[in-house]
Amino acid sequence: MANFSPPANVKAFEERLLEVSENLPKRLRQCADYVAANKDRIAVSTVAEMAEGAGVQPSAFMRFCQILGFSGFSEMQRLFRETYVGGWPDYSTRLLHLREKPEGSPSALLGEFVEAGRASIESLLSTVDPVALNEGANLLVAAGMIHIIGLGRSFSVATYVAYLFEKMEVPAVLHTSLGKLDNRHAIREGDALLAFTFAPYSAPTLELVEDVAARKIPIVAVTDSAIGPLAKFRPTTLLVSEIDFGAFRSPAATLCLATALAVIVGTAKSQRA
Amino acid sequence: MANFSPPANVKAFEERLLEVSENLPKRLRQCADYVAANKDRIAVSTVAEMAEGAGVQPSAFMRFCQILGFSGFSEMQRLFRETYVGGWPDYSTRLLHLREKPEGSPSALLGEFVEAGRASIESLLSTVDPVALNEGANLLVAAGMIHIIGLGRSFSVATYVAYLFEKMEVPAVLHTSLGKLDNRHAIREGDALLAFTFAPYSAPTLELVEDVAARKIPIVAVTDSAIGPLAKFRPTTLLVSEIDFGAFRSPAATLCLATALAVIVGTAKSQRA
DNA sequence: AGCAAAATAGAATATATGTTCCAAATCTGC
DNA sequence: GCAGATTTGGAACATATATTCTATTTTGCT
Repeated sequence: MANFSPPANVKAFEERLLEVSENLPKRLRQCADYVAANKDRIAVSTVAEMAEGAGVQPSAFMRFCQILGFSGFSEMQRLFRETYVGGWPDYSTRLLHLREKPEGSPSALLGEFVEAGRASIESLLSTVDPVALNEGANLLVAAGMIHIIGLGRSFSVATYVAYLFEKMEVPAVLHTSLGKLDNRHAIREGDALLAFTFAPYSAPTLELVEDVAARKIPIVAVTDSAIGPLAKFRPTTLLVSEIDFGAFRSPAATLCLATALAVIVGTAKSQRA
Repeated sequence: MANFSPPANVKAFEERLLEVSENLPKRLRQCADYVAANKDRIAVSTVAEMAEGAGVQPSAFMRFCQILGFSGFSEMQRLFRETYVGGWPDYSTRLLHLREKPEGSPSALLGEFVEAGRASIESLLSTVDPVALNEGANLLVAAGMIHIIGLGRSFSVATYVAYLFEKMEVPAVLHTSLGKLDNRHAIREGDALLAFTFAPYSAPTLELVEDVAARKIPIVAVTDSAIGPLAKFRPTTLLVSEIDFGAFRSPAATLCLATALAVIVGTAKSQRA
């Protein structure tokens, strides 16, 4: 009856839909029309809802799915749910895969990190709120001096941002707690703080943020959770979710975001001058 | 126990999440964290999937929904299903979209960096020689102490590798030339040097490599050219080509490679012990 | 118009999924 | 270190949802 291989992606799905919809009986054509106009609903609706939308019985919609090559509605829905959540479909299973054979060849391991990095970076586009990015950039552009903090895992990102600002001649200092000195009094009115912190959030960073927040100095936070310990200070928040690989994650996405932010600020500053 | 009016929109949901997440027991906090980082999944996942993602039992996730003010998961899911119909994070089209937007808008710029980062990372698989990766890893595993150097643009990567080695309890030191001190005599027989350097190659790094090479200490180099200034010392070379965007590049790919290398070495060392 | 084939509606059934409950484990204040 | 309160895991239960089946209607053909 139906073609036996179900479409593997949305593109194939659309082709099949087009190909099939030429000569279809009345009710099934209604299904095709409704689906074509409401592809985005497939992921979040039940058969009953789709059928009602198309003005047919659930059973008719069912047959429609089968004609498209799926075993049923569930299989069709799975396709859309997976593409909806984007680049990282069941990453946890792959992770398990590695745990089972920790002696994977080095290049296989590299491959895993490549995959994790790629997915993390792509997810930036959905986790970073464009409005917040804009706002954060403006705060930093307006600042007399940008103070950068990031310790532990975030230290490398902080150093890179400091490097970029220096190259672009943007006044910025990197706060390290080298020698347990925190130069919190170097942060003055008119400055801004750019903080990087991820779980487990390092205490000195949190303390500095708290201190600075109390003085009403603007804070831009790059972090991994909207409800993390920074949240109560209501900073401008840029969210990153790094995909971990085993216990490890490379801060590739964070770095990517940080670079973009630095360049945005740098070019804006130079245009103001 | 729970607030009785369920959040009516995503904004209210986020506020409630924040408000509630202050003092939450362990499992419920896991739920909060996972939800905060994966709001988009709520619409298309089952409780079981969400619970697994958060690393808790379905029943725990259930209670979490109720604490948020919903009658259960279904009611919470309904909120997201209704609001997310239409929005579709199809990354490739979204990227195109960003490109079309007026140039220089912050999120367009982020889009560019995302694209550059993704491409750089993917290219790793072809630029990094698996044999060299293996060899490099072996050299570092065999070393008594790993000395890490990377200055300027490479400093952030060097710090991250140092961080990872420390976490994995692998003996390693980061050479910073802080205060113009180069601790070259700390590098002794049986040790190895891991050097990161990219054009323009910083002088102190080259000097250190030269000194170390003369003493026949093994060197693993992560760099951008097989014929760069390091080539004459015949180190084990791992090649990275970062795609630049304008005058800027994020070292996302280098970081990815460095992380993979560190993890390979770390796991191999722990298995030997 | 009359017959065979295809299509459909609706009920019946199977399955997946959400939800609740309670005993066991853990935490907290004394 | 104990008693009470809180939190948790897992199984039992309820419900929603997908899927199939069959009698009935519609369609297409001669």
